[in-house]
Amino acid sequence: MPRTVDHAERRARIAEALVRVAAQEGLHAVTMRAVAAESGVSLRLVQYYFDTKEQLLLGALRHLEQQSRQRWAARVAELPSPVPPRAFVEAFLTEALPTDEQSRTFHLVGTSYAVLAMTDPSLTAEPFIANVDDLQRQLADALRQAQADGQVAAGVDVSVEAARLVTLSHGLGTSVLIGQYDVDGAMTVLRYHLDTLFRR
Amino acid sequence: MPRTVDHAERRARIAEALVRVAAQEGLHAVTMRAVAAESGVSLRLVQYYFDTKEQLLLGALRHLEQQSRQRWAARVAELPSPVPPRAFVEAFLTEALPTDEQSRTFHLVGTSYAVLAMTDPSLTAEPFIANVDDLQRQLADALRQAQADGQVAAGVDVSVEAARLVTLSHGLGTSVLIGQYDVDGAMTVLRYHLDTLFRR
DNA sequence: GCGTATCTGATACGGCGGTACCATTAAGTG
DNA sequence: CACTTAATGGTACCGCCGTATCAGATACGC
Repeated sequence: MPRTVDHAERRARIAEALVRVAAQEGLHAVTMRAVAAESGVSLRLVQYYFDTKEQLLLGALRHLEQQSRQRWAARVAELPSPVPPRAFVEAFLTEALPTDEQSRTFHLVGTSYAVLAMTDPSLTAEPFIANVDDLQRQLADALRQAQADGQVAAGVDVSVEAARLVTLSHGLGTSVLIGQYDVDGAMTVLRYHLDTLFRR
Repeated sequence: MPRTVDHAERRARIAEALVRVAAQEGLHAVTMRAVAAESGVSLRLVQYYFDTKEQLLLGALRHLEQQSRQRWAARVAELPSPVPPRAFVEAFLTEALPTDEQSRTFHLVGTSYAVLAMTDPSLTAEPFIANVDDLQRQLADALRQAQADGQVAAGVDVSVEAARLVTLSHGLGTSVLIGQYDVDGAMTVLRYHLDTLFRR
């Protein structure tokens, strides 16, 4: 059996090509031929590694999620060992904004998939929700910690606050993508929000 | 010239059919034939009233915006004559959530267009931004009024607060669309946010 | 070495989507 | 009543897309 290249790596290559196409020309422009051309392989190869287009889309989505999670994990790993709650929250907020090209791609393609999932039943929204819920839990934990440290007022509802943080950062991310705000403008709003949360 | 039906009304009919298709099957499923079938006219007619597909999409978008603005204006008109600022803000927030079918359609199709505008240069994001900016200004005005009435603390930055309101409600709207929250859950977050804003 | 299973290439097929073309009807004008 | 112009119907054309098919190559077990 001529396993010249690693199967998984090839799939990853193709998935990334799809993401690149989707980021530049939109998810509607993602065609098997376009992905093949972008990844430098033949149409047949794309067919071989992902049997159908639906599989291709799902595979690329999973790849994107995994990459995004890895990036977030790396970001968290950079924080000091007893993680300072406010720094953690700030890291999340800046990470949630499309600052660099990769982040912009994550947001744009992720949003495209989310919109697709609103009408297409073959694309379950469940993974999105699970991902967001996980982040929200992490934020709530950090806020609880901050509350114990006295940096956040005792009365606040940490889970609702976490929901506000996630929703706000996500909304600002889309606004930046649309061009309503630049990154600085969005950061201003986020810092303002943080100031109302901490040290009250 | 057999002007049997009103030109503008026919265009509106077709535009609404497009919105219906987009809301049910996604913007990618919008095809001239599908719109023709949904509006009960022939393909040729769609071609006649909107020369090209791009024109059709643009026309439907304009129609959607106008309808949305009308709905908001009607909602505002229902308020007592010296508009109570908090009621105004609350009206905005509940209106921003996809509570009924029409509102859901507005959100879903609007978001689809916004995502499309991220990659397609023929669809300028400018109208979106202008619309949002306008709402944001209205909210800022209401907040300023509330500040004068003493319902809102003097120190707060009304324009940033307005930005937070818009972003938060929009983000919650999409979350409801995705299925992460139901309308009640989203309303809980909004009320929480309102309570931190007013009567501080 | 040879067969067999894995992998890759080229190409064909059916369908659908946007657009174009041609004809026909209906209303207004002289 | 002719005649022009707006409005409408039917349908054909061409391209692209997803998928299927057929053939060839490459490496490994025996």
